Amino acid sequence: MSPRTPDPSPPHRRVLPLAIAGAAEGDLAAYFEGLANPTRLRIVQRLAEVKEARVSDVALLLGISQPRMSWHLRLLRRARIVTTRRYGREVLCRLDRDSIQASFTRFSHLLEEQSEAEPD
Amino acid sequence: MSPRTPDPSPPHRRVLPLAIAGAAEGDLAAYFEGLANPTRLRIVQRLAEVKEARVSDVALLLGISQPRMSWHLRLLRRARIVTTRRYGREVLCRLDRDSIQASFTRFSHLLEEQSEAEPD
DNA sequence: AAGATACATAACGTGGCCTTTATGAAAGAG
DNA sequence: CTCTTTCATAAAGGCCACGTTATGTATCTT
Repeated sequence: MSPRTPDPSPPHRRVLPLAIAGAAEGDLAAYFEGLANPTRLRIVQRLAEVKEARVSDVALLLGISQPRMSWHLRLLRRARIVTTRRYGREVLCRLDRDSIQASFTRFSHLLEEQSEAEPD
Repeated sequence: MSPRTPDPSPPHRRVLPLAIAGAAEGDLAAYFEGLANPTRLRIVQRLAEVKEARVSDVALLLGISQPRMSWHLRLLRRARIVTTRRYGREVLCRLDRDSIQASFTRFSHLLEEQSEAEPD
């Protein structure tokens, strides 16, 4: 399936309005929370090496228990860093590279925003 | 003072060995932890707007208490996202854009690493 | 030196992350 | 239908992040 994300980067030449920028903070915080853990970074690293991997395989390779793997996988899904799909009784997971790229782009825009006029 | 950090990026053409990559995970986790909080992201956003800002100014603008600001500032320094310097009895803080860029580059390399030979 | 200003730190409580052990749900095998 | 496999979820404990209030430290002013 994968209904191809609608608009990765809408064409805007100026900065985002503050309301949208504020909403982006929450999304970005959730995204960074997904990466703010060594175990999850190792999962991400493994999923970067192999295109797609079974949950138990990653857990076995990294030496972590199965519930722990499932826990971190849930956070990674919440952060839109990893997507999963069922294949029979297995669950295959892979990096959501588009979403990762989108989050980085949003963060990059946040870093580039400049106060056009700061009266105070 | 500021004894200028010795070597920001040693010249390497291939991917990092696994041992170093493992060490980089801890660094990256600390870096992402610095960004994994809406309050700190707001601080970062503010410091992106103004080149340099006084601690109390940012705290007042964002409506957070002074110890809370100091707390987050410590985490941001630990993550090498923000640097601070004294100016009289004030403390001015600014983004460490070089370090931020370096961390992103390291994460980008982590995403691009491919298992050269996977006999599985 | 005494007071005011700007930050940092200590102490404390709350909440959530992280982990393990135990249990439940879904899909295939026999 | 029963059993096994694969993964998710619940419950419980440990630990740390996060927040406020109070106090300490450094710098400037008078």
